[in-house]
Amino acid sequence: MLINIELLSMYGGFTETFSPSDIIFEEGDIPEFYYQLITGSVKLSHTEEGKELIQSILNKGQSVCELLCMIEKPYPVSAIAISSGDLIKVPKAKFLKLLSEHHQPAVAVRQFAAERLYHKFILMQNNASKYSHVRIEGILKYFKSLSEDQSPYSYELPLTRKQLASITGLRIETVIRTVKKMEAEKVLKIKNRKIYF
DNA sequence: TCATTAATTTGGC
DNA sequence: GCCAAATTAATGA
Repeated sequence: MLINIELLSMYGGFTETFSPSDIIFEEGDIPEFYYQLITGSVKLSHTEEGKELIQSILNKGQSVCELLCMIEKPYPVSAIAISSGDLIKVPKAKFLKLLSEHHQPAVAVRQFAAERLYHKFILMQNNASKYSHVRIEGILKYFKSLSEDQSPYSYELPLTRKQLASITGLRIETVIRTVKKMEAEKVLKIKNRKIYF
């Protein structure tokens, strides 16, 4: 847990449950709450002309767009549940008060944000590569960095090939063919269509 | 459960 | 790399 649940409750936090494809917030909404996942996972995505661009996936214990609580800007992405689970919501003002009154959570939030930003930089560099396998491996590393288990082949990529294609800017067919090559090179494994890295 | 839709995969150009 | 067609999986009534 990024921040202790009891502490969040003391600052007006309350829990809500969600089911797959439930919308937590939508692109353009004004942030009013700090969200922290208790269980389940959520994707942050932007949709343009029917094409989905997934920016990030958040798992249990992590916060969702916490930085947007600190500036006056609408959400640049939507948050949509990809599993069932529950989360805790804290009104924005109370959340900021919590951070100013408690040192440890403030540090944790900063570290979490820094970590995410770091991986985002690397992701963008890989994605600029002209080699399809570099782009795909970059995504794999990025998504795996968002999860807990870091041992090889243990991470099941929660993306369809179509989503992988839209994130990397590659064609679906290219993704399929490149992923197969990468399997032959033992970079990843495929078990009934799922990618393990 | 069945019907419909979406995703995946292959092959031709 | 692009497009079309066949196969398979996911979704919802």
